[in-house]
Amino acid sequence: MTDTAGRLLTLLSLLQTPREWPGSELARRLEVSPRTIRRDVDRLRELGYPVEASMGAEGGYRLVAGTAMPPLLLDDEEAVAIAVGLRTAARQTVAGIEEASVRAMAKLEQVLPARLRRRVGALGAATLPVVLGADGVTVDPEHLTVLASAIANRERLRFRYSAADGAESRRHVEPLHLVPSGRRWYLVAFDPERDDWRFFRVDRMTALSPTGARFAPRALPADDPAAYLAEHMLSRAPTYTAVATVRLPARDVRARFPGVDVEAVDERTCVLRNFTDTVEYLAFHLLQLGCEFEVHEPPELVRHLRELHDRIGRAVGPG
Amino acid sequence: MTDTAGRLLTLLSLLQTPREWPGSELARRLEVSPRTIRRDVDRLRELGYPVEASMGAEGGYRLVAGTAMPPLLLDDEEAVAIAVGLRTAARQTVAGIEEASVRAMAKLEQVLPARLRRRVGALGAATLPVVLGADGVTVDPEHLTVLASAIANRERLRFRYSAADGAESRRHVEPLHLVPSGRRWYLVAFDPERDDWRFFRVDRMTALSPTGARFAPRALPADDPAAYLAEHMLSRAPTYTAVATVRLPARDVRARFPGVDVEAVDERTCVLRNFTDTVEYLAFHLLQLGCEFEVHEPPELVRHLRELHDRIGRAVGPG
DNA sequence: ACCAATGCGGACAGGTTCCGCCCTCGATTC
DNA sequence: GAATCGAGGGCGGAACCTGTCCGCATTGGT
Repeated sequence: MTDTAGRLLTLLSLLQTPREWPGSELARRLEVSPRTIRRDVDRLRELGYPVEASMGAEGGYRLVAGTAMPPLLLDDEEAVAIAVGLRTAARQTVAGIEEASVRAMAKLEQVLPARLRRRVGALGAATLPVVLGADGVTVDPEHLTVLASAIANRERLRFRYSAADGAESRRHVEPLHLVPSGRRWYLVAFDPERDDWRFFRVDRMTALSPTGARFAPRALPADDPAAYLAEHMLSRAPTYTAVATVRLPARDVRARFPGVDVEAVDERTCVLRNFTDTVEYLAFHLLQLGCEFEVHEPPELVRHLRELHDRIGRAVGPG
Repeated sequence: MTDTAGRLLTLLSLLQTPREWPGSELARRLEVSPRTIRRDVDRLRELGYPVEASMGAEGGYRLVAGTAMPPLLLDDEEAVAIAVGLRTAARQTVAGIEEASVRAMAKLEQVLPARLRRRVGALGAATLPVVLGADGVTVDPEHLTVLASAIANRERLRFRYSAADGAESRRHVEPLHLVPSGRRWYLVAFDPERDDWRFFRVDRMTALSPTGARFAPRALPADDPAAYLAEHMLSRAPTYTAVATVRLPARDVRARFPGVDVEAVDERTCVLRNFTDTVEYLAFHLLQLGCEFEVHEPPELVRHLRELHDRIGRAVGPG
């Protein structure tokens, strides 16, 4: 049995290579008869993984897209590449798939062999984080996976927390949800010592340690954790909407910034409305266009650009 | 058999969730007796996937890191998250794992169900590419996967190419290698019409289509494709080394830019040597530090910063 | 037009394996 | 101490797997 099942997995991994495999070669590799290979292929098809076969000489088998994801069989390097990719993606927080990213990271971390984990750590450290926030704080992807595990496993969690006012405290809570908000992450947890629900900014948590003790999850006094968070946050990060005139055809701007509100003024000019939580990010986008522009809103952005202007002036000296 | 193998896969997918599963629940879910679950767990262990069990009440099974990667069983959202992560990572070209990233992308794309592919496409488009090159060209991740497949499958490839001098041509080549070089990608291929090896910049290729026709791979007249490319490139993209003095402790700079050569001058100042292929990238890094700095080299960077200075000045008007 | 290489699938026989049901033992938590 | 959970041995009957036949369809090259 371990024989057959193992062989099926090996077969899947071979067929996932983007090439065609003749049955004879598969038989040689797996050390069974070609007839068994045909049967194995049938089995895979029965399991819902569509194996396509091309007839004739030069024919062979290969796995194609079906209706469900087959198990991914990765070699070491591919696994590292995926882990690094998820980390960088988690740092930038691609809208709409934050939770899924973290789940995938947690899943991968759980089974990633130690030697690969070291490589991921090294590569992740060597990668420049694109920090565009005023505070320059980024969430540690490692923390996210620890939190996701604790939540899924219903384990109590200890950590140290530095509140916004600088007060340090030790906490021992029952974590329930991880909520992304802009480029930040919040943990929604019940704090038994204070007998109430609390929110914690993940980047302010340190010395995380799941205690291993289980708890029965309590019901949140709201349906949607994100809505509950929004409702109870005393101070939310301010957001800005930039309004700027850009000397570039609207079409070009749309192509480079999908998702940004662009309104054409004439053939070569358009008005751009962008929305984010840091002026640094907005300034970066405008500069990145590489064309003349004019900022109307908000005053914070104008101030930030002036500061950049002056700083560059001091950096390169008088022209 | 499909029964047993399928059950093993389901079991693996359950155990990959970051939580513990009591055997009784697994038995209920998989509709077999607890004894069979124990045997299945043994089988997984025999296959090299370390399943850990905690004894006693509240006990259960869970998959832990072993020496080899187990097959990853992803739900739809996780698969999308990984695909998006790989795309963004491929665009930024994390040093050392470029090929592995592309391989993983090709593997995933090959089996990604159509409905998920659409979601990946939509999300990928909505994600702002961090374009920091002078030309603003980024490689289309889709192209990379097509090329990787064609290479692995030894399929001939048709495409249109815009050479550096602007000349358009149609090509029909035998692709052999994909070589990353800085943030660019090159295809090393044999061109039968010209009876010689050629290099193509991937971002200049359009209308890619694998023809399906096979070819017997020829031997490259060199051991290392990357070395061969470097040797034969007539015009390589120029690279720059920035030398700048930064008003920030060396320790802080190192923490934020691992991999960059930083030399402390005094407690609050350091000299930074950074190396890239575009001045835009260098300028961005320096500005991102958010502190006073002074640029010594190269003149191109100084020129670029002056231009930024003037452009910002025109954008926000006189202070 | 023919041949070679490939995939497809039925039948059969022998050996293997799997599954559920018993049982006991050890560890852990309440 | 009781309850819960994992570990593992043994048994019998049923199911399954594998290899070896076989003939057939499809494709590409000579």
